Parts: sequence; structure tokens; C-alpha cells
Amino acid sequence: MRKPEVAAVAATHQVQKTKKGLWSPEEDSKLMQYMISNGQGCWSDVAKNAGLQRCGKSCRLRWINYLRPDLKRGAFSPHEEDLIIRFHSILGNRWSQIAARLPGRTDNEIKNFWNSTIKKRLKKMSDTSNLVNNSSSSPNASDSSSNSSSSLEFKDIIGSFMSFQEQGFINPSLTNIPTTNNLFTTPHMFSHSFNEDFTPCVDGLYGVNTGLQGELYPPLECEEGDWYKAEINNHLDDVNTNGAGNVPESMRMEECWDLDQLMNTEVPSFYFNFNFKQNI
DNA sequence: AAGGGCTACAACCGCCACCTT
DNA sequence: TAAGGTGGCGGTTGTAGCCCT
Repeated sequence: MRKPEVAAVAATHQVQKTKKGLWSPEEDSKLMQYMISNGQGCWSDVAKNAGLQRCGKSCRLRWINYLRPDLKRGAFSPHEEDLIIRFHSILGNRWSQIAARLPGRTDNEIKNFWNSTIKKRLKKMSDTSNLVNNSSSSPNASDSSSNSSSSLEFKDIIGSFMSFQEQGFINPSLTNIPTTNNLFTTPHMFSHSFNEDFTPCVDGLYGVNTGLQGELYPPLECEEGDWYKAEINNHLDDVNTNGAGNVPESMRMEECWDLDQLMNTEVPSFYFNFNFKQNI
């Protein structure tokens, strides 16, 4: 939160003052009344017409994140938490897309929740697993900052990896929790035992097909229950869970997957830009 | 009671995409 | 085509309020 301040902005013939910082109840009430009676329009007009000394952007943010009548208030339910974690494992930091799938929640809210709560939880988990599995590793083993060239968060990978493991998609007898030392160099075994196929999406990249994807890509030939060796690419940029930067526009997740349906199925599924290598 | 540390979250900033002129 | 305006988004900051000592 910020101290209220008044910034002078030079206008054509006069000096208009735009206020910054916390919104007062009076300002909230003005904006609320204006929005209810006029609806959403050009935000800079909203600021002017509602008699607010705020920039349009500030009005927009206040309305979307705080005043909107359809907002849900209060703590996230365990179900919402679960959804956020699952959506994040698929969408990365696309907060607005995650928020669009959680009615009544805003991207800002979810982002804050993730950064203040879930991230810490994952960090704790990764710290614990590093202690257990990597007692002889280098002092930097849990330091994600050493991978500063990538937007990939090591903690996120750990979280996703553990999620894979918890749900039985990673052969427990063949793999350990990865560390920064071995995550990108050690092949890990991914189960294919749920009744769908790994589906090649583009040149060396494989997704896990839940069967919801239709006939877009030919499935690999494989037997029910096979284990596949998934060799995670050495290049951090290629395993960026934040986006589909390595996947051609036409093949990106949004176009291929019905996320809403996906999230309602009993079969969890994930899509990483990992460079999977088939090892039958 | 005081004050220091920590957390949650409201709000700002900078960038980008899109639209209009 | 370029320039300017606007909206949307993710990252980041700063502080109110809580907790602990």
C-alpha cells in the first residue's frame, strides 16, 4: 500500500492533479455509483466523469480488483487452492488466464496468493527434499537464482515434479526428487500408465494427452503401463513453464486443450515444454 | 506497552498489443 | 506507415496490521 500523494500532471491549459495511493471510501463510492449507472466505458472518461482525481488506469484497477460486485471475498478454499496449483502447473504465471477460470477471483489476488503462500510452501517442500535426497550436494543446490538466465523457477519445477510423483506418474523406484544439480541432466522416468498417450506436439516436444485433445496429433505407439524415459533438456530456455514460447502459435495449449474440461476430469494432466525423448 | 519482524495484499510501474487517426 | 491513446498484463513495491519477544 502506498501513501496517498498528489502528482501534478501538465494538461493543455491547466494543471490537473491525479491522486495516487490508497483509495478513500468517498472515491470508492463515486466510482461504484458511476460504474453502476453508466457501465464500463473509456476509463479516462470514467475518471473525469465520476469526478475522480485519478488516472483511468487506477480507476480500472480499483474496479476490477476491489469494487466489482461479483467479486468473491475471503480466503481461498482448499478446492480453489488445488485449482490454482493445477492451473499454474499448466499455465505458469498467466494470472489473468487462471483468474478467468476461478469465478469471483482476480488475477492480482491469485498472484498475491501464489507469491505469498504457495511459493513459500513449495520452497519449504523443496528445501526438505533437498535435505533428504541431496545431503552431499553443493551449497548452491537449492539456489534457484543460479539459473538466472531463465524465467523458470526451480521451486515451481520441484512442485510440479512432486505433484507428478505423488500422483504416480513418475516411477518411484527409478527416480529421486531432482536437485538443481541433476534436474536438467538426469533422465527421469515418467509413467504412461494412465490410459492415454504422450503426444508429440512439435519436433521433439511431447505433451501428455488426456484424450481430450482429439485427433490433432498422432499418438506414439506404446503399451498400456509403459514407462518412458523423459530426458529433460539441458537448456533452461527450453523448459520454461511460463509460456509456450517454444511451441508454434498454432500449436499452443490454448488452441489444443480444453482447459476447463481438463480441470474437471479425474485424470490430472500436464503440459511442459520439456524435451521428452522416447525410450522404449 | 513497545518495538521489531513478518505477512498479506493494494496499488503502482513498465511493457506490450491493439486500435484509431 | 507512424504516432498517440488506451487497455491489459505481470512484476514489483510499500505499508497496515498482526504476531512475537
